[in-house]
Amino acid sequence: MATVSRVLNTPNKVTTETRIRVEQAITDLKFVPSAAARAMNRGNSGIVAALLPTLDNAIYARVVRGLETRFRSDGLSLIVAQTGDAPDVELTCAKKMIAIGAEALVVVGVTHDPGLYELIERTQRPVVAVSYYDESSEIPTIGYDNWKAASIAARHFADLGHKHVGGVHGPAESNDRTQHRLSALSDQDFGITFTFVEVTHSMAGGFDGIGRICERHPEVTGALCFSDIIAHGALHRLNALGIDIPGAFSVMGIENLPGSEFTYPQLTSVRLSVERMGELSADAIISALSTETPPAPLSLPVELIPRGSTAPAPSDPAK
Amino acid sequence: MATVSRVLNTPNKVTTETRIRVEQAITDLKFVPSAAARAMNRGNSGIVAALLPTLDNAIYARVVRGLETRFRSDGLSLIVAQTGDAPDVELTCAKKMIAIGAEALVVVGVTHDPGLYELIERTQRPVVAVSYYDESSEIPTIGYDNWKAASIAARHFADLGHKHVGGVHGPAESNDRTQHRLSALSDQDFGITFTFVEVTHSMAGGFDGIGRICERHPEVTGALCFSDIIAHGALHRLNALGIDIPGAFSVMGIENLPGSEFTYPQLTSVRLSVERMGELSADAIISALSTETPPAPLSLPVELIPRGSTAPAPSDPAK
DNA sequence: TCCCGCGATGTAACTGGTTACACTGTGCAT
DNA sequence: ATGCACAGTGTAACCAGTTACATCGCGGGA
Repeated sequence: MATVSRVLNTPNKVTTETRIRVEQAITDLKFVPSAAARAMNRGNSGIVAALLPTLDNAIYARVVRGLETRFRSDGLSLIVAQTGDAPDVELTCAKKMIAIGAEALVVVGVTHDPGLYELIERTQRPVVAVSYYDESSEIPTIGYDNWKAASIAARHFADLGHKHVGGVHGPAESNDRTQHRLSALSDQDFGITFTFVEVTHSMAGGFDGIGRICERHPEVTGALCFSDIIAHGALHRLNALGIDIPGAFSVMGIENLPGSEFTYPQLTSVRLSVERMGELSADAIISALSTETPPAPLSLPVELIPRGSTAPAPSDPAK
Repeated sequence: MATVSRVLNTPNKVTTETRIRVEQAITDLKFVPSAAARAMNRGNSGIVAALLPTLDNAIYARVVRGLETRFRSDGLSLIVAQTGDAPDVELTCAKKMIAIGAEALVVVGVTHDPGLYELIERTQRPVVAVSYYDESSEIPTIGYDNWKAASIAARHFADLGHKHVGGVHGPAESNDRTQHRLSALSDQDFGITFTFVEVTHSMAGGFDGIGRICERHPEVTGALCFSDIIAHGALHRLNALGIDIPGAFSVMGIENLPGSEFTYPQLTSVRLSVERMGELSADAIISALSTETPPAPLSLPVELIPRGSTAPAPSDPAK
């Protein structure tokens, strides 16, 4: 038994002959070591959990990609759960993840069930909140400043002389990222009148939202879509309506999806280094697990990526 | 100790008074039960692993969505790993997943390292291969018939009178799904001359691929994109080039992404029910785990979804 | 009043690896 | 030739729960 363990873990401490004998026995008996037993005396499971609203949204798929890549190279594995942006579901998932042996947690944003904060406090697991940056938050955040991202986008429209802009955003309830972006637009004076519509976070949402805006608000000369995928839907709809982008109507997104460079016209967006966020979060958790100190908050840059879908507001608002 | 265990697992076997006392102690001492110890005598970890080429690709993100949703409602958790379509990486990941305690595996396609087949045989874990259907495969497949999907798409072009069609596909190496689709087009006679270009699986790929085809093969009147995201890129490029879709050029995809209903023009595609595939795979694994019998192969329907991006070939091939 | 039965709780064996420790045997130095 | 160090292997304790079994105390029936 001890020798078997040695063969599997420290093969150089065993004679070649006995090692071969043991390996033969292992294959003959189809011996599969119990992960639970190993985890038990090692004291660590090597599992980290990510609690995400959904995987439908490319942004979270990209985060997972970044997380998993980094964790894998460090020998950790990633468990994913979808919470649907529902704090109670998230709490339930978090409890299960910890019951399963998750050593650390990745959550999205800082709006959570109070029970989640208690759970984190009680179990003393390192936690990182992504997609949000607030250095004063109770749990360390590694993300971009949503307020700033929205501000940059609004400033871009203002600089181009737009006075009436549509804001097409995803569900705001229980979503502090969206709320933060919304407040950036209402709290500041950009010299722009915003018309907001809430849609599903999808191309369908953008398609639908832009349609509603164009129909009811002919004075609007541009659409600030809170995410690129919504902007993609908007672009398609406007193309279908035969509206000249950016001549007659400007569109921009926030996120800068890799595909946004290949739309027609190419989409102006605000870059949110999402994969990098995933990687940095993974790094932060890895170091938190080894040093036993909580991760440090980290702010990622947000940057305007001007492309062909935005232009100065048409001088004559004759639609 | 035993009483603590009872409080946590069978609270009704304990007096209310002692239960409250124990619960108080648990919170006071910040007691967190060891997942490993529990897993050890329970004998099961409640973890299933999914080995996917990447999460960048919406199709796998959708599969994960389907899997996770179903597993969660059954108390199982999903570990994900990205293999980059590299069989050796996949094998390494699979070993680690099993070492971590994965009770079952979900893989993509049937082209794997021989070592993976050995591992599966040796460890006797239920396995399902998705995105592929071949009832004679060594491991049970739950997926769509890629050959048929490509054939339906080609038949659609043939029915519309196209004689020269571009085939824009993702990487074919180590990707039996792409290979299967390619062979469907070369093995049968649709009365169509295909011009294939291999691109990255992305909007950029479609954008680039369609550009190369239009430049070098002016006789081509349509593009069969092997996945919708590639088709989206192609649509944008053709819109940018001012080419009339579907009047002068037809485009279709395979997958039928939710967003494909909202492109301009709306994308003709072949529906592959990907979420359903994820759910059914999860169901199959759940039942395999409880009945101890290997999952049964399952073929999912593929169906032409004709929309606005395809039309009869222009009578005069004057580009 | 005594005994039986039952529910609540404590005890200890068990899960399956890991590893400290004990033990055996070989090779080298004295 | 004897002693010692050291490499290789076996033994047993240990990780932290679960659960079968033993024990205890109480209430009801004879």
